[in-house]
Amino acid sequence: MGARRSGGRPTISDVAALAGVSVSAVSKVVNNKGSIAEPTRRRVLDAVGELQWSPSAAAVALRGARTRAIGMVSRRPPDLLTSDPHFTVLISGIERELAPVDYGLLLHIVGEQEDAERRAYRRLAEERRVDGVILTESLVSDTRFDLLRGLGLPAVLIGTPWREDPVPVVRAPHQERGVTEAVEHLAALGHRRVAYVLGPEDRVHTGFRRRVLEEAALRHGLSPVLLQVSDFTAEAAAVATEESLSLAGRPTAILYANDMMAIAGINAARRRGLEVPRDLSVVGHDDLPLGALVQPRLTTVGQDLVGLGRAAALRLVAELDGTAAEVPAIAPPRLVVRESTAAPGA
Amino acid sequence: MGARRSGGRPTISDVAALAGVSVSAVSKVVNNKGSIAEPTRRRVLDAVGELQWSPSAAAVALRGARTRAIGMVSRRPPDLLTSDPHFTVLISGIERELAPVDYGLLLHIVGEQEDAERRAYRRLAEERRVDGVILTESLVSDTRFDLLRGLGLPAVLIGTPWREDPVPVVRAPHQERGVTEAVEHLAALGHRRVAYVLGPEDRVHTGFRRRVLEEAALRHGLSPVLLQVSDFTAEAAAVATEESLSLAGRPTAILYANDMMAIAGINAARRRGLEVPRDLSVVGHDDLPLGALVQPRLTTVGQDLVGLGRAAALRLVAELDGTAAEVPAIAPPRLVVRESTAAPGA
DNA sequence: CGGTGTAGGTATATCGTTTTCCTTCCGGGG
DNA sequence: CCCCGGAAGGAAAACGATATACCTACACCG
Repeated sequence: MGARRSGGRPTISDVAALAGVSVSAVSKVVNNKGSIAEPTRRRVLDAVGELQWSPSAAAVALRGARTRAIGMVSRRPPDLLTSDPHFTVLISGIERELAPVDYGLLLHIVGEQEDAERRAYRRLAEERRVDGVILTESLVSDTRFDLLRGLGLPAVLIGTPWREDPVPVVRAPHQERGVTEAVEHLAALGHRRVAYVLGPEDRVHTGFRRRVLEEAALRHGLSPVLLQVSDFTAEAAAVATEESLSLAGRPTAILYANDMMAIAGINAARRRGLEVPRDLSVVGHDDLPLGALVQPRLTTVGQDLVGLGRAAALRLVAELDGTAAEVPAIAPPRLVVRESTAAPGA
Repeated sequence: MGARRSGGRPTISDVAALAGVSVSAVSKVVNNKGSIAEPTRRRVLDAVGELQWSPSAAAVALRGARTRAIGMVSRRPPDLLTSDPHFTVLISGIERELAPVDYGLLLHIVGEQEDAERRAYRRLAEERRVDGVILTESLVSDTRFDLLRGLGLPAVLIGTPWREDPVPVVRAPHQERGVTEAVEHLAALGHRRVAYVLGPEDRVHTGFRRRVLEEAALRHGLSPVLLQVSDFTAEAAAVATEESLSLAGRPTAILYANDMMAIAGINAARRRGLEVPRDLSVVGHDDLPLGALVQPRLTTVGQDLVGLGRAAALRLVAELDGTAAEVPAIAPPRLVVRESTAAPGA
């Protein structure tokens, strides 16, 4: 008691005064550096407890040490965030690991212009707001890796990079398995003409899935796969569906790049008088909780998004703290069969 | 050129040196304080541009000034985040306003224990990580207001506070309109027994909606409303639905506290062999994009979540920057009639 | 017995800004 | 001619924590 200024929060000097030692002693105790005798240590720790002191993030950051925050910059238009929960699920996984180790997550949603994104990263780095970033939505010819290297900002990518791993990457094992299983499933049901509504072409995973799909289709003797490219919106998915269905020799099954698109597709089919799965089989992607609730319950390629988020967070924190990462296993993508697929013309 | 240390990012002294003035002059120029002659001002600004200098967030924060970040703490279990997009939509609205004024959003998702939440707010404030916070999920006997006042952390609440406005509040005008319209709609269709699957009782809005609902029911001569209380999960909604439907004199319509619950309810009804809307009318709440995609398309009480998020962000930023807030109008809740409601026994 | 560790601390420079005085300089009123 | 006041800008003290350099005992060793 005593010397402490009444006003704001306690500082390290208040702690030192209360414990009857110097501020350096306090610093050493709380950071486990130098050597401090046990009784002194105790007194300091008691004082810390009594004053409820915690170091000022600003001061620590200024001193050049860690900020204990990691950043994420998203370039989607804000309203797309709301319709595709993919991103949210990822964040949920990330937070699950960040919270216990007292890291914060600083979110920046910028418009679609690339330079806004670059500015965001630059500020994050230069103003030392975060210690590192997590990257998602890997793009073909993604320029973020170079930018971040230039800024000296550690990063982890969730997904597949467009070229040799420029930063640590977390991704599920057996990437191809989910889509492959979906094709097998459809082939086994007796489908021959299958369409795929892909996401935007600049996504690395779009190309990846296309290849996997083509190979699997070939292997199972499916007739040439129809490909439609669109953005991630429900509207685009509906349009692509309409187009597929009005083709001569229309497909009896369609795979979609995510669950929301699949649901939009089911609706589009319905508007044309087609019943799912009777007249058309539909397969989604991601296995969001939602898929189990709609009618018909959605057959979909499950992805361990939470696991990916967790792994990315752990990986990054380990790198920042210089500890070894023990990353939990990420489940490989698997087909979840529900009710939106059936034998054609059944 | 010249005096600048080659290493890291430029500091204010580098700028000063380049412009041939003192650091204080630079500070004054960039913050529009003191008085600096026009030619000097120019030189400084040029130097800033040339060096691409921006002030270190850490140093500014340490100095006691702003951090240019606002915080949000959510106490939901991380996986609930993923199933109910409500929160995400709000965030999207918030970011829409934050991004243009270069504020960041620091997210903390803590477990369900109350003390974890308190710790999170405390750290946010004491470590000066954020300048203010946005509160959602207003609870009965919410202790956060006192906590935040104690911490001196500015806050804005989205929703209705449990007692006299303790902090600035943003909420939609004509709060009661949506639910009232829903009841009117059902009454007009000829429904007499209507159930409501409420959210948790500790939510302020649960009580509010209950009152509005009872009044409206009374006004339209509906028979006593059946109330079921549950948490926000799809499972809980399914269970509540089952219970309602197995009552003697089962309801012909059910209102739900949110869209995901409504969809789960539709499914539960279906499992009992009831068709929506033929055998049961269902009304959701929030009008998430999803509702327009499911089958049957969901009749729901629309809420301007994005508007609420935007308004909250603007309000808080205005308060922090000491400027006047020109908050855009928030749309009142309105009933959106789609296909999940119909006359009973039709 | 002098030298040399070493445990246990303390004093202090430093990080990059902002802000509060100061110091000049210059014009004008008395 | 003297003094006053405002404009323009500089010097230096914070802000809070950390790391380094630096003391002081005391023990141990040859």
